[in-house]
Amino acid sequence: MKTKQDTLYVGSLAKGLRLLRAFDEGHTELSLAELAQRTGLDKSATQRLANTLHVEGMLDKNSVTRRFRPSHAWLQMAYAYYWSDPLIGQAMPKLISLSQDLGETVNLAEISGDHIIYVSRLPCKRTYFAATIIGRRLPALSTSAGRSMLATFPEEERQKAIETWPIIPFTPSTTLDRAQIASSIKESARDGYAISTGQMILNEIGVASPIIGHDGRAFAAVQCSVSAHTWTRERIVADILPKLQDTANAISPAFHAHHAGWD
Amino acid sequence: MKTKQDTLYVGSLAKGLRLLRAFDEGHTELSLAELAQRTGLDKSATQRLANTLHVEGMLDKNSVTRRFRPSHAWLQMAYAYYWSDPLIGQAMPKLISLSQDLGETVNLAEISGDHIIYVSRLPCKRTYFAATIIGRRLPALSTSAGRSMLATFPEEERQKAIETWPIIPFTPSTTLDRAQIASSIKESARDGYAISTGQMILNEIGVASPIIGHDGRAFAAVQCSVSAHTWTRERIVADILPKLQDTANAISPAFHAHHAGWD
DNA sequence: ATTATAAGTATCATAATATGATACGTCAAC
DNA sequence: GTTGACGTATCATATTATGATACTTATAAT
Repeated sequence: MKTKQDTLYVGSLAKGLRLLRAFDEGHTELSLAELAQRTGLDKSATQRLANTLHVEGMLDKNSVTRRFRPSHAWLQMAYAYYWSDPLIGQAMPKLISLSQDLGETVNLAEISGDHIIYVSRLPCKRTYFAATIIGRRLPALSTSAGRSMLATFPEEERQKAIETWPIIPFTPSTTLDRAQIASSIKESARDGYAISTGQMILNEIGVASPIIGHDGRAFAAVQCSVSAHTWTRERIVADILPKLQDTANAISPAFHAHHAGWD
Repeated sequence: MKTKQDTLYVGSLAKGLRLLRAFDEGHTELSLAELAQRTGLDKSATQRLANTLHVEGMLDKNSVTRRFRPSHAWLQMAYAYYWSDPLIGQAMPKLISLSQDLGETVNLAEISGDHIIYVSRLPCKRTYFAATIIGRRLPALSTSAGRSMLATFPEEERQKAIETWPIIPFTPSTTLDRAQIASSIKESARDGYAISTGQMILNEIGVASPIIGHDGRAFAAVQCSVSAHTWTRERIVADILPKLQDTANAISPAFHAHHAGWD
């Protein structure tokens, strides 16, 4: 087995991380054999690595079924993340106010490669489970948050993203036509916000307003998800959007100092 | 250097995890040197491990300051955790209803060794930052959630916990006297809920109602934090507690099937 | 009941891989 | 201009991870 860049790359650590990544929404509890299969590591390696992760408190082990599960340590990592991300501390109180004010679900999303990731979620209504938990990554092109951010990027970069970033048909109404997405983003660049309908789940409307960094590029967005059964595009623009934008604009200025050089 | 249990323990992986754990609320961004210092690993090892974590996307690196930060992957781990914990899916919609109903901050806490950990938080009011984010661990004896859970434990075990579990004076009014805590827990065992005041932060009152597992032991609690400026103990018991208990009781039954053998 | 299959656990000789000492480059402070 | 602190790169050595093998349980099939 060849190493990636030899001497300053520790293979065993990387393999251990493979085990951690084997757990996701479809794989919540894994046996040793499943773990081996999913990681492509052999039985012995899996055994040792899983045991190490267990001993170190990263994996819980059911003593009767012998299966592994993410431990509470996985939540502590989110805790550490929150402190390390300067945006969160700035945004949180404002997001709380906003969600109370609107009475609708408010999210904070950041750009993460060609995806967006929800870093904070304040659910106000019953929704599907995945919409209530943080850390969810979605293709940027299919989300209002992603489009609102992309709209602030330099023309060339934006073009490239629209052409190459991934799109996954989550619902029958997910927009697969990139030209259509391009025009949606163009609108967003003009208006300063983005609205999307039924991209991730049917009858869901998302509105997003970008949070702009020191260089004029958005790196995050405040987003609001509402039901198409109770809201129309017009009422969203009239009732939700102004407050949403106020919030996003109130967060942005704090970052003309911060931020620089993070990849 | 001796190994912990030799052949099924991978030292390099454990060391890598040490690096991850070096990040916390007081250490949000670490240089190579700081990382080495905090982990006790030498310069070379730190270099290699940090580089591996960077390459594998677990650490972001600021190309100008050369410092490391937790990456978005840390949030994805929370995402995976949420799916794997069967409690969350059951509890989330009920917690949302409760927080909307009460208009006050609602938390879901689980027992984690001698601490409690907040696994879900629905902030409704502005509070201090740490109270808004998940993954926070607090000494069980000093929290309403911890006490309400402990109250459901068998006498002997409860006794032992009260004598040995850690207490940290977070505020001047944190109860340090274990006898006092014992009587608080005794009350809780009688009443089925726990109230604490000013344990973690001044002028904060916490109420908690336990979520009981198949064996009669609580493993989680629904908790509500309110300000002592606007609430009295009496009004909490009258207005908040009933709904809190309803919620906790509605969640419990779902677990008389689940759960068994997890350490 | 008996056998077969699969999964978890434990051991061990081998060599591959992590180790940390060393040296070089860069930047800031003095 | 010198010093020191820090990040980076290289390399010979042996420590440490490897994976084949065998043992032990559990579950399913005959």
